[in-house]
Amino acid sequence: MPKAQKMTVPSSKRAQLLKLDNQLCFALYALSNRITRLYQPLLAELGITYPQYLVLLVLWEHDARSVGELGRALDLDSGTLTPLLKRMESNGFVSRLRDADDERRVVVSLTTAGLKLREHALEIPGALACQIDLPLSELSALRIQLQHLRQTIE
Amino acid sequence: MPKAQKMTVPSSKRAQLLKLDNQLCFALYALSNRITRLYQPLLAELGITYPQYLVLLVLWEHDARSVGELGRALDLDSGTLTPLLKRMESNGFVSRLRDADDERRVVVSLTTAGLKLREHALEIPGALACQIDLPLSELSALRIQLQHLRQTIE
DNA sequence: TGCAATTAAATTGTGTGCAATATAAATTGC
DNA sequence: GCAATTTATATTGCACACAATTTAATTGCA
Repeated sequence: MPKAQKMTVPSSKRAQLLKLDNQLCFALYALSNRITRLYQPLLAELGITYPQYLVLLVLWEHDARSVGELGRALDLDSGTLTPLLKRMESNGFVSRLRDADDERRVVVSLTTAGLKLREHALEIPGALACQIDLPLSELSALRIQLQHLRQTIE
Repeated sequence: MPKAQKMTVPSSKRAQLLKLDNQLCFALYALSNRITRLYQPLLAELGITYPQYLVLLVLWEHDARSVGELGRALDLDSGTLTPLLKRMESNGFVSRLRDADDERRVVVSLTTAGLKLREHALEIPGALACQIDLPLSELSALRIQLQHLRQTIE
């Protein structure tokens, strides 16, 4: 046995790790982009984008959330959310109001139109599932793995 | 047995499917964003962004690729790649030259500086792995599942 | 009470993503 | 051979993402 050395990965191994096909990050990035593109035509019918759809998913579960609460739910910052929410407001799907109890906060609420969108949106998960040829049980297992991995990174 | 009806998912079930926590797409989106943020400080030291890093991964494996070949490798279109490659060119990491055999094509090649970056980049996969507290075997299995799912969507 | 530290959003600036369109070179059909 | 089609890249316009900074409101605590 050779004497113990500093723990390093040999450079041949490190070179393997730089290959695109070995990158978990790229597998995530490419699949995420692709799935967003799958949603796009369905969401365009509703007049919303994919990140806007995510905001609606949160609000349909709990209406009247602050920008910060939305940001924590979606892991997005105010630099992304503020202009996005302003677009949703000007399109008539949400209202943005200062919280009277804490004037720093802006509370985002569904309008009637925003609530109404939910009925049409109920068709979306099914329409998406049709385009993904994998058993639902596998998709669910994959989702849980991804959620778990994200938690370990926090 | 009730008479066969049109195959539809009951609306209570559809409502479940609209919850954020049940969305595979969001699990992908949020994890992909988060991992990109993990890379950002490491890549900033090299003077590149995450998508630029992906371009370099391709070129380090096969130098001198056309814009179209890069786009197929990374699943990105010319609207994304053209300005990104121009930034990489002006930062001195790649050259962009019309292919003499086919004047429609633009061949992207590594400069000396672009090739040199690879040495520093060899440290990156290891640095990332340290921030993700999961066995490499699991990460590898996850990557393969994601690659497979992307193929089924093509 | 008073004011420094913290918190919540907004703003600024840069860099993606992508649909739609434009431009130009190569290929195909006749 | 050459017009019509196809292919490769670029451009335009819009909507994210996010780091860094700014502004304003609240909290903590001496």
